[in-house]
Amino acid sequence: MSQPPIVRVALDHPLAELYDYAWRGDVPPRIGQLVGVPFGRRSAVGLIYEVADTSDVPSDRLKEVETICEAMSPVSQAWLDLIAFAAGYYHRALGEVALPALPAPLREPERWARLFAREPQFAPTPEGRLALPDALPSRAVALRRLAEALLESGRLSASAARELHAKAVATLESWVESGWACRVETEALANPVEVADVSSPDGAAAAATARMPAATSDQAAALAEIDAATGFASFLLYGVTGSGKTEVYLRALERLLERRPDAQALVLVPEINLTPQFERTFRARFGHLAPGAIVSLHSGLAEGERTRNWLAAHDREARIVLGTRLAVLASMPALAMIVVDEEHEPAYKQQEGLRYSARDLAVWRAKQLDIPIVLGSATPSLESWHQAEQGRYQRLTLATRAVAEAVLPTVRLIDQDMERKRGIHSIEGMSPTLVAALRARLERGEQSLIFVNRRGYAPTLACDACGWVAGCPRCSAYAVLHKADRTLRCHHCGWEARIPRACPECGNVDLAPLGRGTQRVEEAIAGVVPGARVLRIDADSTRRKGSAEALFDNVHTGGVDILVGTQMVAKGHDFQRVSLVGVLNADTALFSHDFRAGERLFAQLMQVSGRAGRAGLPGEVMIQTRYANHPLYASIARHDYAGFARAALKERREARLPPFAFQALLRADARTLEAALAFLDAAAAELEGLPGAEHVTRYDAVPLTIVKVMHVHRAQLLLESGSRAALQAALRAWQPRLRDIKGGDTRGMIRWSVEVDPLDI
DNA sequence: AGCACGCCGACT
DNA sequence: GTCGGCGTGCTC
Repeated sequence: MSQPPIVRVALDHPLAELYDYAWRGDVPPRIGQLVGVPFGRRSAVGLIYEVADTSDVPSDRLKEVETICEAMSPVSQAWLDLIAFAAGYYHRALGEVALPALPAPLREPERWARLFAREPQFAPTPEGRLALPDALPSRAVALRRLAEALLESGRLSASAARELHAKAVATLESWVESGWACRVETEALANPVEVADVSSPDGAAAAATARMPAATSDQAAALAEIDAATGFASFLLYGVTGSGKTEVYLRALERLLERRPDAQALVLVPEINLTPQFERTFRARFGHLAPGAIVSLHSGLAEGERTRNWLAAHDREARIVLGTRLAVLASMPALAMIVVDEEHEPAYKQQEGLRYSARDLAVWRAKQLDIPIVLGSATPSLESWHQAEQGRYQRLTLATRAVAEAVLPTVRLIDQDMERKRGIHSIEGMSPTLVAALRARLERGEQSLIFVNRRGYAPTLACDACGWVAGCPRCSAYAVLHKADRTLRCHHCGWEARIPRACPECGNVDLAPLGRGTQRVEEAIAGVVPGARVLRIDADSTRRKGSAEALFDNVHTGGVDILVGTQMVAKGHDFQRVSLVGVLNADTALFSHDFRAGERLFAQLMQVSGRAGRAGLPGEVMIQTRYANHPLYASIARHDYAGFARAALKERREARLPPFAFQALLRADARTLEAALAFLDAAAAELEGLPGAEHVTRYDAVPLTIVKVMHVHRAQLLLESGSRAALQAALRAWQPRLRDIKGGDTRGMIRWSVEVDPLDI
């Protein structure tokens, strides 16, 4: 007992789960504490997972804990267990999951002291927010930087200000004098107060929602079920666009927070940047809570704000955390309900590093904490729908649109095959039927939306004479033609070059764009529908921060007749005056080798269809296709998700695909494709005889569709099993053997990673 | 994963 | 003569 205790610490390091350190503090160590430790020649940050009396590591090699983080109270055992589950399930070391889940300043011991300090803080006033951007002369660079820092984070500590400019504090004091800023003497880590902008249409919409519309009977029934839940319950809230899912979340949360003044709730959204209305609605509706009771967590936040918000959740000050997938790993000691909006969205799957599914982890977390979770969608993932069919999730259906006058749009398939046979020719890729419909809307003063699944001018540039096609020199992908800035660009690595004047192979100067992207469609429409004000919204036109908002505002205020965009336009925004939605190029997804392509296409089409006819205008959706008889389109035309799901699940069952089987991928990156494939073959051989492996099907190692990115060749090996446990057991035993594969044909640098439940294969 | 140490080509 | 390429090995 007189021996100093040993703490077992998780570090962001793949080799060992826990590293032992001696503890020589005056106070006993606490599990969940964040500590700074020496590691090799450097120092590292770790989380205490266990406290023990002895260690297997010889005592002369044990090092001591250097620093203890006072800014963060220890995380709960439940949080440590959540991390341990995720680490085990996705086959990473504890610390590789735990530490990246913390905001960056907590991972840097030098910054701990500052985080903890309670020092004067400055916040902008609403007047300051309006006045400051224009009040300063442009040559006053230091002042402008100070103003930007203040406005951007909403909070600025005196010491942070001093770093920008020696006399910054005096300047801030003068702004307090002029009413542009105020001193905030409260806790340094408290959350800034959001200023609601009621002058914008979104603000007005949020204010209107705040008045609480009467619940439909479907909503009331759903709420009653959620209210009645005691302990763990998984609800699949199934309702078309406009059926009022958000209203159900809001009321369920309201009741929970009223009933239990100490409780916290987590609300996940796929992409917060695309759903500002959602956030505003929440802030308006829960405006009566203390300032700082609603915090958001997503990667777009400035570091300081993200840290403040994370700690507010951890310290129970935040009652509602509204965030993207990364928020599923937030520490919330009083978590009592989880909502996952648009649960089918692929954005919930992290696509790099730890490839977790935030939706799946949310369900696990609800089960762990014995609390209800609500998964909402108009087009649930087939995984969730299947769970509901099996009775493991309770399905709550919102059948009617909440806005009384809004009706489902009529969906019309434009059979391009038929049109061609009748000698009707497309104009710039658009059927005359669609063009006529666009012109008619323009005459009636209604808006139209054209959905194109590709950005850029054309997917690539080609030479008619010799068949040369523009490709990326670093990747095995087409170079996309961007006419606006006269470049060829690779959408996989960012490579960019000027459009060549002639074919580099044969010198032919007649290079022609191949296929159609948003820019080309935008250009074509301007020519085909004279007088229309056309606006394009895609990742290129909204690159600058905040520009998406400005473009959307332009649509809301009627400054646009025809909107051309990628999926981006389908998410989160209600366009009150759009009465026609046209869909181009949908067919490509029908025959994809990705078995989930159909599911994604269905969800996308349902979502864009939902953009049509929301405010009393009868909406119409036109889908151009060469496969008008495809059952997927028939389901879309009937707005029949259930029918689509039934057919799709039947196919999945027969093909033994998810959700009837479980999958994992081994991915390998190497300098040559041969090396990557050789590594995977060796890995497949290692699987032989491992526990669970007899129930695991392994497929051949194959190159990825885009086999080369940035000169790195990529290949993968698919594993599949009817038993999740068998697959997990095999993966666990496989891991150390993968590390040992070396030499032979695999020499050269190989990077590999295991992905559980991959979304794209 | 980092970040050291450790042996072979083109440069101030 | 060095600076620097990335191959191999270690981290409680």
